Amino acid sequence: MDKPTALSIFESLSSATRLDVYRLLVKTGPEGLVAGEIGAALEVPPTNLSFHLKALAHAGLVSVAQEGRFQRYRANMPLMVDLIAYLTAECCAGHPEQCAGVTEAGACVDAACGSARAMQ
Amino acid sequence: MDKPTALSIFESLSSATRLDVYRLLVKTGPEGLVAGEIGAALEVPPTNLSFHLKALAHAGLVSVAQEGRFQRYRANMPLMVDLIAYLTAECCAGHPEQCAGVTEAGACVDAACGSARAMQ
DNA sequence: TCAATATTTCAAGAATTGTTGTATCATCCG
DNA sequence: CGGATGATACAACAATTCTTGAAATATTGA
Repeated sequence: MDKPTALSIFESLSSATRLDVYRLLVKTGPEGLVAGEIGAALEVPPTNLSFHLKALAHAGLVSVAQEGRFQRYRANMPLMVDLIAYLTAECCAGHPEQCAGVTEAGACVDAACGSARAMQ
Repeated sequence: MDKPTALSIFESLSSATRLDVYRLLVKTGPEGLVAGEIGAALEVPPTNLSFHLKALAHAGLVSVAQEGRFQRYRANMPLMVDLIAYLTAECCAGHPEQCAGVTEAGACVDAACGSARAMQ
């Protein structure tokens, strides 16, 4: 993860429409949704949805797979994981002695990933 | 964490300047930095920096403490942790059986929080 | 008190991003 | 083949955000 990548992820999710799309795809899981289903669920016009899906795909937050004349989109969860690693890595790595006040970050282990880990 | 809060976090970090500021503060740790130090480190003019710091503070990503005529800023790490929990919670919580393809998310445990947890 | 310093507020213009309609491309099905 | 459908590309306009300079506020130290 480098800075431009992190920036493009944040830019992608800084729009209400795109955040809705991403969350819908996260919620849907590995089966994903085709563009039309997303548009119907969120009531976004096709042209506009295509614009936002393109941005999400370009940032790598979603993947696209063609199915006949449909385009199926899926959330790319590992990228979000990488993003967090990128943001938190410098803190404790460089100056561990300064991190006393931010150790609550350990909570992410269970809050964010607990259920996923339990399945492995 | 609700949607408007998540959105405001992403909006805050979708600017290169603000991402730089936030990362600098994360790196600096609990002691934080006063506005002038941030501006000097990143070469951002005071007026512009103030604009971006206000946005970060409004989103809750940084806290401010007045010290005489200085304003000391610190990164709010726990909020980032909450954000991840918000984004990943729906996936595995609602339909655990669909999460087979995204279990790599468990990696965040060690990648992002390993060093912080080791200190507790 | 007075000048200097640290930071913020405000207003204006510049730059970027979001939205919409029309046109286009590719695929499916009769 | 040819019409219908799903989705995207392009262009124009609207809306938002960013940047900058001048002015204001508050604090410090001589």
